[in-house]
Amino acid sequence: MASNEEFDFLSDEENFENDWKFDENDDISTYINSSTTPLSADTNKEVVNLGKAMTIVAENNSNERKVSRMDLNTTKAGMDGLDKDKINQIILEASKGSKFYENEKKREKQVQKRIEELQRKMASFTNEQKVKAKQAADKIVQELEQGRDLSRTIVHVDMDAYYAAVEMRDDPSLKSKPMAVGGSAMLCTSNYLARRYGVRAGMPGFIAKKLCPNLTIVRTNFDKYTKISHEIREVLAEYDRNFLPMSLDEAYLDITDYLRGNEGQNKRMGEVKEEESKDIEGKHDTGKIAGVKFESTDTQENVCAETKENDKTKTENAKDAKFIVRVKQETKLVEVKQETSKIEALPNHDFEVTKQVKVERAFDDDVTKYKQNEKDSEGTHRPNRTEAQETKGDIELEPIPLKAETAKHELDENSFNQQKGEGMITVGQSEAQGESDWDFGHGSSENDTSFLHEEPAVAEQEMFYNKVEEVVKEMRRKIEVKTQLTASAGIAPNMFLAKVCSDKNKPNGQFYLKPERDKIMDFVRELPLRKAFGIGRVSEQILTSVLKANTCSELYDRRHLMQLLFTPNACTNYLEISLGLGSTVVDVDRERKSMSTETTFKEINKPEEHLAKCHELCQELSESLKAHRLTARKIGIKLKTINFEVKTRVVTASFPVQQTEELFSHAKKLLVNEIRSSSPEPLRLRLMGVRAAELCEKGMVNESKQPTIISLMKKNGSVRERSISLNASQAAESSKACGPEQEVSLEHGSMSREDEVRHSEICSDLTVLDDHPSTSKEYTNDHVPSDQLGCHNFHGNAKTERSSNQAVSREEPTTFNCPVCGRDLTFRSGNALLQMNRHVDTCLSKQAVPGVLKYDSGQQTNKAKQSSKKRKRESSKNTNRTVKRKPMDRFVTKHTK
DNA sequence: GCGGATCAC
DNA sequence: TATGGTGATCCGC
Ligand SMILES: Nc1ccn([C@H]2C[C@H](O)[C@@H](COP(=O)(O)OP(=O)(O)OP(=O)(O)O)O2)c(=O)n1
Ligand SMILES: [Mg+2]
Repeated sequence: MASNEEFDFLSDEENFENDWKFDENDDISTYINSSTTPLSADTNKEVVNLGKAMTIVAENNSNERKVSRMDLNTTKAGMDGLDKDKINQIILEASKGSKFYENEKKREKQVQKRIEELQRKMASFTNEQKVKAKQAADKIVQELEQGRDLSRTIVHVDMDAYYAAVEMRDDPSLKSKPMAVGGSAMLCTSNYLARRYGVRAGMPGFIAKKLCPNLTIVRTNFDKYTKISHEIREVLAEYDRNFLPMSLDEAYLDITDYLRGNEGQNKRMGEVKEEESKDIEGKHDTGKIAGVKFESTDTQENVCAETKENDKTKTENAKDAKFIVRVKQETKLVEVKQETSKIEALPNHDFEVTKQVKVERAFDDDVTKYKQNEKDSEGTHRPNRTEAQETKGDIELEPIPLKAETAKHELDENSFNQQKGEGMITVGQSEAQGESDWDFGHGSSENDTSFLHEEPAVAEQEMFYNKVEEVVKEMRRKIEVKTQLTASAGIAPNMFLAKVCSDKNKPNGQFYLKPERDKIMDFVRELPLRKAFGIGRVSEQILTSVLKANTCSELYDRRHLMQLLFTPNACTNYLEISLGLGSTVVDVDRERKSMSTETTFKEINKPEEHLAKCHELCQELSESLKAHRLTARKIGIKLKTINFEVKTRVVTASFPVQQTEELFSHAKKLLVNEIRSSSPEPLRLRLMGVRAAELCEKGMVNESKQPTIISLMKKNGSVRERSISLNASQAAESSKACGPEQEVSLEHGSMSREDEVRHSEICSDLTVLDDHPSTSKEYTNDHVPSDQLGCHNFHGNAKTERSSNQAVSREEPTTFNCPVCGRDLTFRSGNALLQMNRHVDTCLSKQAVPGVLKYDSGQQTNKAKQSSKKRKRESSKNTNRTVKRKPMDRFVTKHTK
């Protein structure tokens, strides 16, 4: 069996290989959209109707394997029915040959390799392994089901084409044209007319222009977006003062109290509102906005990046302007039925499932929540269900046919659908013996104030549902009246679903996925995995080509393979997605874990310039740190070569730092190490970044002085144990191409505070700030011959001049400008470069001293690793609600003037 | 703990 | 004229 599958699969591969080679003559020009016609499928029937083979040919007509990661994502709202092939062809043509493209090809190859490894691995699984994996997966499913919480109503509000909408509002003439916001290098977003051409966020403007020649590109006006965002937030605050904004146009709200009764609610709202306003005001005053860093350089294109300080704590989804509202419903009793399903590896791929009612419990408010938790644990240990018959080991497996088509039916019927019966939750007390599993749908949920048995429950439920819809409509309407901008909303029992729902009726619409398990399962059944938060380009490709899963139900049906292929974390995440489960807790604030600044520029390949840029970044970062009263124990740099290869390096300082020079002293070492590593080739960069991590919430450090051992950690008070970590399914190829490091490392953390400071002072003085003659000249020297690109790192600094290239290898005296100490050094003999490196080493380690002042970083410590266990459940644990959050903080942005 | 990779927005 | 910025998580080593 296995062999058959393998055979089939291989054959497909071969066919594909054969196809993508011929027809290189295809005339590309036919693919260029020179007209103003949108690239919708129906207007290009000829292309669309081409046979599959033809399509493949077109995609590969460049005689190279298709680079699928460069394809347009049409998963976005407003992009249905586009002629993908044609659009992708244009994108490909515009990109081919660029360094960016070459790098994408390289990355695609790595992914492909990873996929092949997984496929190999999968082919080696034995039946026994699969059977066991199935059991393990089912056990997890059972636990997840037990934790399913339908008692919350989460609303996800998403502003429509936000930036574009704002621009159109302020210039109505744009409404009738396809337009986008951003610059010719990168677009932030586009209006819906432009989307008909395939133009979307994240696409370079010049390519968008090829897709849509008439595209109007408007530059961003973040101040406007921010201001309007505040107006929107004022409306949101009326429904939930604890709403959680995720970006300028996205946030989560909890309107439980609002729905519950207007009175108490109103009161609270009043208070809240004030607080919120203040908050907003404050942030606003700081002048920082969601992350955009607009380089106002004339030549520089504005790029959009909305997030700078978005703490992004939430793991739940967050797409655009969405607000999630959690509605507590007056739930009564809930019963959970569980079923155990065993898969028997039957020849026909059928799985046998046995159902069993396992647990019964009630939800309600927080109290019930706890109960639920208890049950969870119980459930976990309750594997008794083993009684279910185990597999009949006889079979031969592969219950999972690789051909999705044929298998789909059976699997759907036998597996995915069946799970419907698993762990269902019903409201009301009906009861239920094992059978009711299947029809449980009837009384779902919450809302009803009715208690058991109440017939009127249904009517009340309807009323509740209507109320929810109306409330959300009202909220959207208020936003529109106030801002003249439309918003879309998704309402569901958890964040994951709410997000998907908000996209459903996207432009100016809303969708309510009611808190009933069967409805959720129906909703999720055909849901493309790519729509799930955390599943992006790569994950989708892996799931598609390895597991042959495109939808949630297909993913569920391959849960046994998942167990064998991916990490436990990833599996749990995938299972949750496939079951339509997600976080129901809007846990708000997680403290920020890092702060960084990075920028792209025209190639920089000379050490002095590298350092100057680095210093600049450190200065920026220092300002941000100060603005937030933070210090960092970990300092890192990020480098991206002109070939788009990215490198990151970090060091842990012996004490937290904040000042520019302190940051720079660490960053510089890392940078110099890299420069030396690439030597004798110059380090040719297109981007540089500096990052601060292991942050300490300290008051401003006295310029230069003692960081008193401040016990910043009052952290105890607020137990934030929650934080859900969303996606766990990202696998990493991991380090692999770490070139031959040159062991230059400096002993990190061995420097005493005094030494580090002194060191930094010295270095900074000499290298950047200072007017040191020899160096200052360097920095002001703008016109560096481009022919120097091929020179060595530490090229002679003009003293002896000459082509620095040769200078290094020559015997004649050569002068270098040491990037560390800033001094000019002349070497006469032998290998000047070697000597220079030696000098740099000495220079770098010179100040290192064993003594250390330890600052207990205690505080931050672990907060990260929350086991997946703790995640989700523990929902509302009350605390949350009262805990003060600082949601606005995540929107504070770096606003470079 | 580090560095690469992936993802969101 | 030529593909962004910020923050986070996961995983293999
Ligand atoms: N690669 C990306 C994608 C998005 N964003 C930012 C800019 C967008 O304005 C914002 C929201 O992203 P969406 O994809 O949700 O786009 P819109 O809100 O503009 O459109 P819509 O929600 O109608 O689909 O996030 C970004 O900076 N970089
Ligand atoms: Mg949006």
